[in-house]
Amino acid sequence: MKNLELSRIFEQIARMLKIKGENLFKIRAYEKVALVLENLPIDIEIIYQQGGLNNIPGVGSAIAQKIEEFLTTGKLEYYEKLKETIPSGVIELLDISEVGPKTAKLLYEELGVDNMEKLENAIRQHQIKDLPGMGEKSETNILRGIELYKRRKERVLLGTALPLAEEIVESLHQLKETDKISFAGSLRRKKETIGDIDILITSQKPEKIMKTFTSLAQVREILAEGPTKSSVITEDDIHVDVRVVEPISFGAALQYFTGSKAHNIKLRELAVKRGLKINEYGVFDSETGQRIAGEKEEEVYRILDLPFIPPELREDRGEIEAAQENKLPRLVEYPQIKGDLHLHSEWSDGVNTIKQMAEAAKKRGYKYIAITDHSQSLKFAGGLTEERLREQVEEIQKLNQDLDDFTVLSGIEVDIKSDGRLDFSDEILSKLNVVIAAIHSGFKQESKMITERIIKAMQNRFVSIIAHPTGRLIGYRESYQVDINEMIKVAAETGTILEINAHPERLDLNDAYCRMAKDRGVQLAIETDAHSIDGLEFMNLGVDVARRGWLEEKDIVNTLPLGQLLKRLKNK
DNA sequence: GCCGTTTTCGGCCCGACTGTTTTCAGTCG
Repeated sequence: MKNLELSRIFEQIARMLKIKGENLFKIRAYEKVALVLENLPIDIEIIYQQGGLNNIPGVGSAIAQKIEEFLTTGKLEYYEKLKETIPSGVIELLDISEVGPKTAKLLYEELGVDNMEKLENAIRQHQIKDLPGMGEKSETNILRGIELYKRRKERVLLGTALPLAEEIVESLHQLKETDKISFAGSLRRKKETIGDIDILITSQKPEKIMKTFTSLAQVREILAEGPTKSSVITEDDIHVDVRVVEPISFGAALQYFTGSKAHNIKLRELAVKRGLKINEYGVFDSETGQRIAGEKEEEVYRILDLPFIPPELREDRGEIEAAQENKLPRLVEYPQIKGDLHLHSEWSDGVNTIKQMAEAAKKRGYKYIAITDHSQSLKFAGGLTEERLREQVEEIQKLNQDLDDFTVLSGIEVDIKSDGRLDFSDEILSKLNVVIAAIHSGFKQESKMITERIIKAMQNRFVSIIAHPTGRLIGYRESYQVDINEMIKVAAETGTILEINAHPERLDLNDAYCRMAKDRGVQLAIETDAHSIDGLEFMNLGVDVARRGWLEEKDIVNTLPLGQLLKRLKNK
């Protein structure tokens, strides 16, 4: 799938055009198409083959031609030419806060600065302050920007940021000076990785709020502290902003700071057509300037005749159009989850007993779990032999007799070996309630081979679920080269369920692929792959991914009551 | 470069802050 690759190229083109001082709207056109492609739930090559490039919003004749050129030749002449005129180091300068396109251009043309190191040297030698429009302050600010850039880690995992944000919100919520409080931004949209944490508050005494915030135990460094906005860096290098807003503007501010940018732009375009103006303070009549809404977030949408759009959908992936037609999905919710179907125990590489896992799951309100330990080939993970697996099935049967209103299902996470064979015979697989197949080796195989392995597994009538279907580890390991379109197609044909692995580093399938799967009638299972009772708690992250993927209760098999679930697993 | 129940040409989302300026350009979210 070339969607992301093309998105990056158009993003780079936009950045280069900025430095060249090109027409701002032309730049915006490239930025927009980069965003659209990043979020496109369909393979661009398929759209191209069907002649539908021009139906993609933001794609006109010029960009359609460029997409075609790239897809057919693997190259884009326009992009290559641009790269010759601007060194890549100059483009990277834009990643420094305080340095925008104008400054980057100035630095490059006047001082020959074409990378971060040269910029640092130029500042140390005080060459910057004499440039037009620059001064002493500019030097210290850019230097600080460079330091922040160096320290800035990759984006933070949702699973890391979410608990931290909840802690901070809880601490501030306890103050009697706090009225309303909520986090916003990509965290509220539950993106799989987060840039920084944004928190919004209403209060009569902002000073007290800010004082408490900047003195929290988690804070390592204060970047700014004012009455309406404070910024800190936490001990684990996460950037947190707190803003205090007027109660009358809280809803508008929440809407505004939750984004995404693309969603907000589209919303404001709608507003303009109705003679309205939306900003972070409220919704106003463009003519009279009169305030029409802003206290509640729902109002902002209602004014535009839209139902409330859940934050997880606000990516301009068609949610506004769906809202206009009253066709928003009823997103799956955590309480609808009735069990976890991918769990490990001490029988393989888990740390808890089956009984402990069952009790912890019951406490969470589940009705069932499946124990799916590793199979024999995975020696390093204590994979079960056929004999051990039979013993485990017996133990689970006994355990079930002692459990009240709760059922443990027997299962296996059977390894798909490098040659595509499964690690157990059909004979033993047929004895289990839940067979999950997964790849744990041969990650680097070429696309055709690894895709065929997975397809072969899906064609086995005893395999119900494919675990972590793309194998990626966010920030550590790319997906294996599986042909996602082919995988989803065969999943639909064979009735195989695809997993949303809820582990914070996996979140696999991701949101976009979930939606592709749903659109082609494939069902999913949200599973934690927990190796201990603590691991069960990641279920909510999996639900977040499902929601971002537009999934509803009916799309998720582990929302089914036990009887129906067992039927579904058998009916392949 | 895209787009159209005001338009195939002339628009294109909004506001705050900062630092360098004598009225505003650049950057950011």
